[in-house]
Amino acid sequence: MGKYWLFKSEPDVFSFADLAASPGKTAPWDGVRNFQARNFLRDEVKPGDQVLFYHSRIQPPCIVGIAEVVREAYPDPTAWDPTSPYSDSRSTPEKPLWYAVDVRCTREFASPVTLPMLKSDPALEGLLVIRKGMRLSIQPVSETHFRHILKMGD
DNA sequence: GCCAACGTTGGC
DNA sequence: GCCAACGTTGGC
Repeated sequence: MGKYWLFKSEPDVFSFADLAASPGKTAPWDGVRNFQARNFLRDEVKPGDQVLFYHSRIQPPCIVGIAEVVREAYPDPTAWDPTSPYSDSRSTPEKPLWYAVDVRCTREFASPVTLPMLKSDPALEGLLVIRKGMRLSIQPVSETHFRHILKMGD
């Protein structure tokens, strides 16, 4: 049974359009440098899982489309790339600390589902992203919430 | 650009 | 192993 997630990205860094323009509409989800998010990526995010693509640090923050996980977790090579902004010398190919997955863009929403929309919808009570101070960049989403947000976007 | 909230680091 | 200081996230 596939799971559902919300992945956050600052569109200035990597946007949904960037994913759509990638070869095969597929790109690595790398640069995750938070342990809780890492644990989700490494242990629970699996191929076939559905992902809400969330744009943060824009006005308004919003979910812009859907992606699908197409490759399970593998050691994040940006960690040992000294030219990468995500470089972290504690992680090595022999003892990886950070992980990435690959995701493929599947569908852009007809209209983005904004954070105010998410917050004002009683059906989305408990959705993590609307919680004050919630900074986690990889968040589990219930199937009910996922289906509801899908309807809002189409 | 500000700053509250949070996660991580490192001195003790 | 506590916790103050620091760095980062992300809504506003």
